[in-house]
Amino acid sequence: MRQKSNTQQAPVTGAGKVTIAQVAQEAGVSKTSISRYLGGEFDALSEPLLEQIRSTIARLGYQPSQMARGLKGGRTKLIGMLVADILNPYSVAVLHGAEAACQQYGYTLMLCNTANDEKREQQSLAALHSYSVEGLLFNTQGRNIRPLKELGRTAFPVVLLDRRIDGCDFDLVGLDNVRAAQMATNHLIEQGYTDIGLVVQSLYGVSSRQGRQAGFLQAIAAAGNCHGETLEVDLEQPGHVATAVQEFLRRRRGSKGKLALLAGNGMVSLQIALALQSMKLRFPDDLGLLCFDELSWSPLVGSGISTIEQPTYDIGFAAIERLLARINGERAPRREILLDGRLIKRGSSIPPEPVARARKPVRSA
Amino acid sequence: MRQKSNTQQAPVTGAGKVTIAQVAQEAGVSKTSISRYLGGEFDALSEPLLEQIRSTIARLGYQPSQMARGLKGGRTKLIGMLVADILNPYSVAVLHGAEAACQQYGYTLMLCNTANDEKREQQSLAALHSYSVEGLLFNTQGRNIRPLKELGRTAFPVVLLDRRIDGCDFDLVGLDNVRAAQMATNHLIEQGYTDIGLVVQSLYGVSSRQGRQAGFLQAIAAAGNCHGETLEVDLEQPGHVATAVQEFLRRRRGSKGKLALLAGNGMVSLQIALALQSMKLRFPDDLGLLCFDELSWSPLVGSGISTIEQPTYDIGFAAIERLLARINGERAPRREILLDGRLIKRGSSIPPEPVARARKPVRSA
DNA sequence: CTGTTAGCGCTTTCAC
DNA sequence: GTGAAAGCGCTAACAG
Repeated sequence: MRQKSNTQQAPVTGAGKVTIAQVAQEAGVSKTSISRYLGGEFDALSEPLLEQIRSTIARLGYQPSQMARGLKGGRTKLIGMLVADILNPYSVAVLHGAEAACQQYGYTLMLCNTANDEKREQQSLAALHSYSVEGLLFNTQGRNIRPLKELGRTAFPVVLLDRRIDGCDFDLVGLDNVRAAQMATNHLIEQGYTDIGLVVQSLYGVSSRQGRQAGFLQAIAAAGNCHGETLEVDLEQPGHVATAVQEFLRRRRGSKGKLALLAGNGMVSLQIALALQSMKLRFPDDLGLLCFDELSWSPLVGSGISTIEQPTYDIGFAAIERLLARINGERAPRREILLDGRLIKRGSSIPPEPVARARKPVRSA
Repeated sequence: MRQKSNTQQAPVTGAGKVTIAQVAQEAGVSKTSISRYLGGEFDALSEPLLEQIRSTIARLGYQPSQMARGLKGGRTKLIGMLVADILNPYSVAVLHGAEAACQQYGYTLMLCNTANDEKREQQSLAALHSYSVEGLLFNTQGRNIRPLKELGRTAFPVVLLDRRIDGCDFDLVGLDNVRAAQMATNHLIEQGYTDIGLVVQSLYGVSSRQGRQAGFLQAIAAAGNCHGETLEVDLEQPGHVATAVQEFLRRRRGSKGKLALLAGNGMVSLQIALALQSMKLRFPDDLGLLCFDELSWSPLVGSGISTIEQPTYDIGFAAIERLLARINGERAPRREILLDGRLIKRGSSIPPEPVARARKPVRSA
């Protein structure tokens, strides 16, 4: 015979706060036993007790409060994620994988967008800390390392996304930027481009951009007879990309070579595409183009934009797995997981046949 | 003289768990006073005490644990957000505004991506509940209303994004879909388009899509001599959009009118653009095009795609504000905040001058 | 104004 | 195997 009106149908959303005490009482056992059950210590309970608890929990629709659980043991099952810019498609794509992993492993994500702002970064860090997140996924500007270093000292679990941070020996998950940039550059060179401009945002303190530059320059050097230069652009400054491209074109006017641009990331790609459009320049006719980051619209513009696709979902997923390893006590030295990019060839990096230039090119078998 | 090595520099990340008890002891006051200070009850404390507390907190770098605070009063300062599809740019854009608002009001977001999956939706709901979020931002499929209704009964604060849900009287923040669709349709009609296809995903249970359809049909009807039809497409099914468009074209072949497509949202837009490209159709030459949702690449494709821009940031921000009002006890009846869209005219909806049709058009002064 | 005393819901020794 | 009791860090009556 049920007492009260406790005929609740196991509400998913646990409307009426059922507590462990009530379950214990209803089941006629101690809170401790319930707690053990929740903690998965099944072989510490007798079969009948187990069954009794199971059914009572189901009947009452009991859902333990993670807050309370976390208070004692610190296992909050919470992971904090700091994103440098939530408007950046890369960040969102990684977030996608991270969130999926969290869900799979029973964790919940607390998300903060730092909007590339130091102050907000600190505040967010503090906020996440105040909820006792068990670990942190960090994708942010490389500057203002102070608070990060502190975390490092505490051996608090942190995994860096995309960008290394000097002086912090946290795990890192991201793209193998050097290889990817080499691959990209080599592709352009193979297509006959000889004068290539790498367009990137400020290199200062951002290891991933530096890696891409390194790979780019290496590939240029290895090719021997190519010219490569880095165009550092400021996306905040309207028209800066257009100016930079224009100057690049002017500078290389003397060269007999074929010109191409390599965009350092998705946001740069967009600005380049916009700039070229406003300058009435078309690719690949006027200029070759290859962009880091595959975007939904990459196939759409002109004859399609060639890209280096990052395995963003995997990066996010792997980052969470790395973090969980640390959370679960892994003490191994710092590790970097560098995933490979994939070259997607489209029209923008395939130069048009030289219109009226005598003999047919010999196919190299 | 400081005792111990308590010379910590107010660590942002509060490495060494300082508790309220320690602060109280250090400051020589009771925990209650500290608690009052934290709660902002400043006029309940004397000036000297206030100062004493302030400095001690600063010196120790104390940061209260939200978990513990929430345990007692239920004020966890946590808001849960359920997103139907984190890969949908609309969702992310709204998330952007919501996150900003949270940060501004001292709340933290717990994010769950339901990936349009009922099971994940329920699990996420349960997870968020177990952390005692104070309220929920809900953007999801309209089906599976059961658990939602339950929440409604509890008067638990929930704000719906974009889509109404039958039988739940939650506040809603979103676009004024009817007006926006009217505006869109009227624009096409003004530009001389007479045969318009509204391309949308399944209308079933999704109020926002139904609203857009309603506005569309109204505008068509009001125009008098226009034809409008709804093309329901399934984005999961590859090539379905292309087929639908093709059939529309075939069906209207007899018509003397000018044809246009109105895309129901950003994801549909992308698929339409892709489909048209693969069918070698160009806009506005072969077909006019106007799309819901302004996307980063809207200006880029062809002569630019005309769009209806949603104030996504504002929607997210307003949704949080609505939610906070409820959280803070507002009891007013259900409210809908419908924001206006903005028409951005680009090439895709401006038909080319009829090529060789006699007399120059008279400029209307 | 300030402090004392109970808890919030759960985990965790430590006995039985 | 099982449970009683003592907290986790904080807030909220209730006194003074």
